[in-house]
Amino acid sequence: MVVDLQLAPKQKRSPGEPCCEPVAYPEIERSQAERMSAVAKALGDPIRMQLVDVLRKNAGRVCVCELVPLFDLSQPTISHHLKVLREAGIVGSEREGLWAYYFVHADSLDELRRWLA
Amino acid sequence: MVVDLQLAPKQKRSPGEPCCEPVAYPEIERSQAERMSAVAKALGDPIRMQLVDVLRKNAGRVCVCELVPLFDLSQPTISHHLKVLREAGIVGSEREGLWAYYFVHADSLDELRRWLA
DNA sequence: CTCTTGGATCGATGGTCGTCGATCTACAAC
DNA sequence: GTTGTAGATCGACGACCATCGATCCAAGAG
Repeated sequence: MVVDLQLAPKQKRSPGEPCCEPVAYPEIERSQAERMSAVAKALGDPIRMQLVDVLRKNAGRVCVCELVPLFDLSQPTISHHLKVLREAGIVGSEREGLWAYYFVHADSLDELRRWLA
Repeated sequence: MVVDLQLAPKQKRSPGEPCCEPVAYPEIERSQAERMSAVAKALGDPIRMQLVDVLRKNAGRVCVCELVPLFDLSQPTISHHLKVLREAGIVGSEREGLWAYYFVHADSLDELRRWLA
């Protein structure tokens, strides 16, 4: 992912014939694409998708100890997926004694939602 | 991704104290999570995000020869990204003589959009 | 026919990802 | 103190991914 994402058209039509109408893009902002694709990437795993769904359906926060047994995966793996979601800004966590609780950051999905609408 | 995605809770609370209210999930359908995460995964790359955005903003179809010069990437790489989008069902393509045109499959994003809403 | 051009495909390469067992860190109970 | 437990982190392994140059395949043009 070390690519220079310049979006300016680089060359006009080749010598050939008109393949297309003189379509009129430049388009989306590159930084917006990067933010939204980062969120989409975090959601791009079925386990993480289900984790977010559980957290969303349980409006409050949910204890990790309730999350782990929902899947046929080891505890470190679930912890890893939660970390990915946390680093994407989709969820947040708070510790409380022995337990850790996760919750969805409500606004984290807004930009993607708007783009999809 | 060779994981058994059973969502039935596997064990009840451990001997300890109540960490959480007796929360009430099972949740989302596993097959739905797999479909939606597949779409999200395809969108989880900034190049593909921008490709879809261009195609969406240009309601009709767009020639590949217009797509390639928008990015600082080789033609095979763009072709690869378009293939990923095609296999995710997000875009379709039609050849016409020398040129190939891509367009967004309108309904492909519906399920994800609804889940996000 | 040959030449050229738009795109797809192939093969290789370096990087990233999902998974696990083992370990570590807090904290709570005894 | 010691023991037990919830969760995060580490290290390793195999699988997958983004990228490129080279090649291949059609289809027009001459």
